[in-house]
Amino acid sequence: MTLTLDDLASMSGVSRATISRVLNGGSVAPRTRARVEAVLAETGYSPNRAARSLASGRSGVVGVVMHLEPSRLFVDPYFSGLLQGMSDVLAEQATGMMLWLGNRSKQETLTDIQRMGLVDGLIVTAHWLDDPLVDGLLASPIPTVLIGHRREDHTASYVDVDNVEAARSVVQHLVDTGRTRIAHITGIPGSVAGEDRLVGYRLGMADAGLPTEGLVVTGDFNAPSGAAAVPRLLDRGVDAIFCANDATASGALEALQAAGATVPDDVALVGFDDLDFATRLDPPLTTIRQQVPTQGAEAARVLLNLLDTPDSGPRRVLLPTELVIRQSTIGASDR
Amino acid sequence: MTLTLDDLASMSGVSRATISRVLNGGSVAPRTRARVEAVLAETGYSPNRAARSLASGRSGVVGVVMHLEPSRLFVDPYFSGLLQGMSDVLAEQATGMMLWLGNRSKQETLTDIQRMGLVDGLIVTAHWLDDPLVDGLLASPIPTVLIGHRREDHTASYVDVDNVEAARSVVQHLVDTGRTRIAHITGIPGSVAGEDRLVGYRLGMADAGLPTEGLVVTGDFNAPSGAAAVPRLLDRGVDAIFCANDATASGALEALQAAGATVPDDVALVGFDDLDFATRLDPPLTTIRQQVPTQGAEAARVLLNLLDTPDSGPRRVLLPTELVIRQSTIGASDR
DNA sequence: CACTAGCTTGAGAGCGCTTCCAACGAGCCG
DNA sequence: CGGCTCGTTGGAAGCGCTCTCAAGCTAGTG
Repeated sequence: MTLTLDDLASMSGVSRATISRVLNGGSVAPRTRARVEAVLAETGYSPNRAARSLASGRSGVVGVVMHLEPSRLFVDPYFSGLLQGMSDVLAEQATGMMLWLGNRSKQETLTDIQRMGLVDGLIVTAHWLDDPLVDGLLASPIPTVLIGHRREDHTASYVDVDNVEAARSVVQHLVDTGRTRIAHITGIPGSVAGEDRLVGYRLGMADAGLPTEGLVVTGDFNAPSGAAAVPRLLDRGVDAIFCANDATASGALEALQAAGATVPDDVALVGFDDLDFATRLDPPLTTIRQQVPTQGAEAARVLLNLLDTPDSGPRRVLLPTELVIRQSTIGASDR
Repeated sequence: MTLTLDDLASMSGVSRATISRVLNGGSVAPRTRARVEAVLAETGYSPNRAARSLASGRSGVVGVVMHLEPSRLFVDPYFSGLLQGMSDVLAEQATGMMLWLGNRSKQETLTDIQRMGLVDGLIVTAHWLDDPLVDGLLASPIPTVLIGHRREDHTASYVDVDNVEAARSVVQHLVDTGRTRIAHITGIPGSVAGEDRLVGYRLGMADAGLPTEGLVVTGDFNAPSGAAAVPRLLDRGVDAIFCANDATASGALEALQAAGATVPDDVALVGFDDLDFATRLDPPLTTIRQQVPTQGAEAARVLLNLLDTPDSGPRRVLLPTELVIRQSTIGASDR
C-alpha cells in the first residue's frame, strides 16, 4: 500500500539510488532531478523512517528527558514552555521529539532511554547540581545537551539562564536605589538555580562592598519558606530582601505586611521568574524575567548543531535575563 | 560496538532466529530459553529499534498530538497532566512517546505526522467539535484515540470526561440546596467541554422542571467573560450561576461582589475543573474535579489495546468526575 | 581524432531484525 | 518396534533504505 523507493524508481525510470540522492541532496543532473521531483510531488511519497534509520544510522528523532516530580510538572508552566520552544525548532528541522517524564525511578528511566535506542541525541533538564540520571546520560555515547548544568563540569554541552548575572543585577539595582542591608532567601541547596542565584547575590554584594553576614537564609522555592525567613531578617534590620523565586517572595511579602513592614518603603522585595502573579501582588513585584521557550529552543538548536558536527567540542550557552522593575522596589516616592 | 543478534547467536550457540523468539515471546524450549536469557542478561543487550521496526512493521512508539495555542500550553497545567498520565502507562509497556505540539499550522502538523511515519498509533486532543487536524488524522490509516471527541462521530475511539453528567450533577446539587433561578455561563461555543457542559446544564434543568430562558449567557472560559455576564444575570434575578470553568467563575465572583451580591447567600456559584485557586477564592468555590492524569493514562491504555486487537471496533470511554462542594454554594447558614 | 578527467548513474551489498518454511528429533500410539 | 505428530530449531528471505563502487557518458585537451 505504501510506496517504496523501488516503486518510484520504476515510475520515474531511474534507479532507486538516484531517487535516494534526490531525497538526500546528493549530486544529480538537473534534468533527472526535476523528473524525479515531479514524481515525488505527484505521489506524495515519504520515506520509511525505520528503513532510513537502519541504513543510515540516524533516526531524525531526539529525546527529551524531564525527570521531575509529577506534582511539579503538573503545576509548573516552566516545562510546557521548554517543550514549546524545543518543539518549534525541531519541527522546523523535521526532527521528531520523544519524551521521557519523571514517572519512573531515575535508574529505570536511564535504562529505558538506553534501550529505546532510536534517538540521535538528548535534551535533558539538569536542575540539580548532582543528579545520577544526568550523570548516566552524559556517560552514555548519546550526544546530550543539558538545560541547566552540573557541578564543576567542563565537558557537557548545556544551555542555561545566566542566574549568576541575573542575581548580581538584582543586587546592583537594590544598591542603586539606596539599599544597604540586602538579604537573600535562597532556593533549595543543591539546585542549579538556587546555588547560582546565591553566588550572584554574593558577587553583587562584594561588588558594592556590602557585608552579607547574617543576611542569607535558606529557603526552598516555596512561599512558606519565604514567610518563615522574614521575622529573622527583620530582626537583623534589613532594608531589602532578594528571594530566590517569585513564590518565595509572595510568602515573604505576606509575612512582611503581617509584621507591619511596608514594601517598598521599609523593605524592598525582589523575586525571580516573573510568573503571572508577580504583577498581581500588592505592590507588584520586581523580579527577573527569563524567556523559558527561548531556553528550550536554544537547547534544540545546540543539539542539532552538535549532531551535525560532533567533533567540535561541547557547546555552552548562557541566556541573558531581564530585570523587571516594579513597585516592590521603587515606591511612588522614589520616582 | 553495539551488539547484534548475530553476536549473541554465536555467544550462546543458537541461531539468531531462536534469540529473536526468546525476545519476542515465541515458543522456545525452556532449557534453550534459560541459556539465551543468561547471555541476554550478561550482555545487557537491547535490540536495535530501527531494525526491529523495519522487519516487524511496528515501532513501539506512539505519537501524541496536542495542537493548541502555545499560550495555553504555557499556562495550563492540563496538558502536563495528560502527558504525565500517558507517560506512566506507556513507560510501563516499553512504548515510546513522540510529541507534536501546536506550533505549526494544522495542515503542516498533519503532513509532518504522516511523513514522520514511525508511530504505531496516535493520541490526539480533540477539544473542538470540528477540527480539520483531528479529521485528517482520523482519516489517515494510523490507529487514533481522541481525548475529547468530535461532533456526531460514531467511528472514532476516544476518552473523555463525562462533562454532560458532571454538569447535570451540578444543577442537581444547586436544586437540592434550594436554588431555582439557575444560570449558566457557557464555555466557548464549538468547544467539546463548553457544548457538553451546556447540554448537561439543560438536561439537569429539565430534570428539575426548571425554565432556562434568559439564563444562558455565552462565555469563553476566561474570567472577563464571567464578569461581563453577571450584571445581565443579576437583572434576571438569578440565585445561582454555574460557570463553564473555574476561571469564568472567578471573574463572575469578583463582579458579583462588586455588585454587592453575597455568595452564596444571594447567589450560589459553581465552577468546573477544580484548579488550584478554587480553594483560595473567598468563598472557596464549589466545582467539578476531573482526574486529568487519569484521562491521559486511560487514553494510552485504550490506544495500546487498539493496537493489540485492531479489528475489534472503536473504544469509547467516559470518565466520571467528582463534585467538590465548598462554601460558594453552601454557606455557613446552610449547614 | 584519441585519450583522459569528471560528472552522472545503476548495481548491489549491506543495516539488524522478524518470520516463514522446512528439517530435525523426540514422544506417542497402535 | 514402526510410523506419525508435534514441538523446537536453523536457514534464508526479505523489510526499505543508504552508500560505495564501478561503469558509462560527456566534454575537454593534446
